[in-house]
Amino acid sequence: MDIVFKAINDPTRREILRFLTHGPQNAGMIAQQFNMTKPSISHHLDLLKQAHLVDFSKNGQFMVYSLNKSGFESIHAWFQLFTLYFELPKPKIRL
Amino acid sequence: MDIVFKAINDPTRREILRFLTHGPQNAGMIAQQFNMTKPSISHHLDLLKQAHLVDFSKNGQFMVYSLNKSGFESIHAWFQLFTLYFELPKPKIRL
DNA sequence: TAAATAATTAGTCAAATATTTAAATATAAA
DNA sequence: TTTATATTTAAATATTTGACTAATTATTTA
Repeated sequence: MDIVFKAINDPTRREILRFLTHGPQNAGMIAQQFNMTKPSISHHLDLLKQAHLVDFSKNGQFMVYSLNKSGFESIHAWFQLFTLYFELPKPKIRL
Repeated sequence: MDIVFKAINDPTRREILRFLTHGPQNAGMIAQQFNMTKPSISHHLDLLKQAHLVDFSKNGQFMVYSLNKSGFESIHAWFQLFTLYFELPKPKIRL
């Protein structure tokens, strides 16, 4: 669980996630979007993988990354508690 | 925006938020829930404040903390992008 | 007003994190 | 099979973070 929050804490990783909403991309294309070395991006992708926020498959020499629903579902599950809190009807005062 | 993700990255801060779903509490009561010094908790509360995840008001010598909807709304706004992505109908293959 | 209570601010330090360069691995193309 | 390309792993470094103790501020009570 902790790993998901850690993963989305970094602005570069959030940008990677946003970029992947345009569809699956290989590591090189992702790295190209950022002013950062490939090893750095590789490390960020690894963390996103650990958090199950991205998935990957190998296509020849290319690693293709895509969004993975399951990481997002764990964020949603956590968030639910607060959604309920704020949606809870406030106690009415009897006039 | 970054500050919200930073705030929810720490497990102690997430526990504080969860504790506050039981209703507003003063700083001492919050600190009491954790195996940690008051200054540490005070620091965590400060960060949650900055992220607009909690609100506070002074009641005599007590600081009363409560959940603040607006911080949660910014998380929700970010999350929305991915909700849309996963809900998007997948392109159908014509038979 | 003096002492006690509630909480924060300041300063310090160890642990965790993000980035870089260099080396290694795997696949593809010549 | 040699060379080039795509990507990851490893090692080193700088920065950020979280926790503590000590000192400070604000409020209440004796």
